[in-house]
Amino acid sequence: MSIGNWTERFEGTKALPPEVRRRLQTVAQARTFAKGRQVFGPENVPDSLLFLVEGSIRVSQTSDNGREIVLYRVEAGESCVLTTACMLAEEAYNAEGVAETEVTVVVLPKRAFDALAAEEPAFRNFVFAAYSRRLIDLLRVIDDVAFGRIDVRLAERLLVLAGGDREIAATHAQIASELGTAREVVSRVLNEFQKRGHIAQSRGRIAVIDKPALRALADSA
Amino acid sequence: MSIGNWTERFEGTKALPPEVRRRLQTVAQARTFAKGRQVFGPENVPDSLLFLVEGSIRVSQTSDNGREIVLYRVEAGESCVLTTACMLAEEAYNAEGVAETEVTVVVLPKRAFDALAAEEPAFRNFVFAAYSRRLIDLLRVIDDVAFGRIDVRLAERLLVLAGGDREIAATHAQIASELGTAREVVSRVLNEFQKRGHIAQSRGRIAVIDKPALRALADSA
DNA sequence: GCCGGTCGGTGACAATATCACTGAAGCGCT
DNA sequence: AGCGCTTCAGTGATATTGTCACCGACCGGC
Repeated sequence: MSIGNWTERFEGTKALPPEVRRRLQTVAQARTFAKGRQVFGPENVPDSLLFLVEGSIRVSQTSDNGREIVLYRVEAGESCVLTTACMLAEEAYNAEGVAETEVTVVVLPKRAFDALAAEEPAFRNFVFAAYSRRLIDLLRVIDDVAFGRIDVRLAERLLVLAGGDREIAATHAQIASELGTAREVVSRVLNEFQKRGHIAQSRGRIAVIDKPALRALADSA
Repeated sequence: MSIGNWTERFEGTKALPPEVRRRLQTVAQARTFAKGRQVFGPENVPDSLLFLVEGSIRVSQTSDNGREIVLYRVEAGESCVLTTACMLAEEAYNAEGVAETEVTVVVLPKRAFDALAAEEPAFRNFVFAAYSRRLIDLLRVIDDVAFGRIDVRLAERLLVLAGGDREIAATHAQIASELGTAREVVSRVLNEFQKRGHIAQSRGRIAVIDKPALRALADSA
């Protein structure tokens, strides 16, 4: 697939002068990742800013004892600032980004990133806004984990995972790692949901039957 | 107190040309806050970047049901990017910064911030690094809250709060809001620590007796 | 001294996490 | 089809943490 004029797709680049964008197209490299592949991680820090052209990246953190929690998702048209953050701060971290679908990214080398940040206010704003959005996302995660009830969080997450569809293809264990909790907890709460008729389950898949009910539960926080 | 050449104090400004720094001194306004005053909050978003010249700011988040958790502290020489983050992202948030000591800040208006970010690579790096550090801080908070044991976290926090001293002036309720937990939990664990001889307590104050023991506990995660 | 507010202690109970184990479902193989 | 392997989900027991209700001790101002 040709990613041709990817600069069209980003708030931070589409307003740039044509000549700057042409330059970008030459310095930035496109890469693709198959579904399930790691896009970045502790052992695998890219040089600089990632632009996600196509697909979705799940960014999660793993604790020392192996439990995992999903921090946020990077969708097409967004950039992933966590990689640059980890590059700048030398501190240890253990976040990783995994391609949830087939993924196409554009990697902007640090030098080009610096130049662009210096010259183009629109680009600068884009980057700062991206940082800000992630900071806010993380605040939300903290609030949920520290103070949220697990059934409320699960209901909310089911709706997100379902999106417009009715079915979710995910194991209980995967959902548990979305929320940073244990599989057994998810199993028990899902059974509760099933008893109440909100969902139906089969191995590895969940059918959302009563979205309004889940929505009501999710909003009751 | 005169804050005179505050530009000396920050990594992002001390390397700037003298003439730029002189300009900064004229456009940036110094403000002081008494201990306990709110420096920023949901109702009180500053125009732009805050530089903390003197003192310490505790940044915390409050949940809908009134519980609180400390996200991190801004120390002298650092900047507080959360304010700019909140300014850029219109989303609702509920973080606030409270002066833990008497505090002197320099407020850099957005216009000057933009100009400086455009012209000075050193300043830009400083700002990006500040963002990165906070992102990493928040990752740590998430890890602790989601996966950490409360006794371990409390031991660690006691050591931080004690610093070089032996005594901590804080109520159980205050410590609970540091960790995002309930007062009763802190009371019980502190009593446990006392029984083991790690600390001694009196109303509103805690004496850290056996730092090595607490350190061992804190590191046993 | 008394009063009123803050601080800390406690027991009962609820919610969540952990552990150990079980059986069921799918999948490849012959 | 039948067999064995692996993954997935269900369950009870127990530990940890959070919630609720209440109480007495302490401390300040008067």
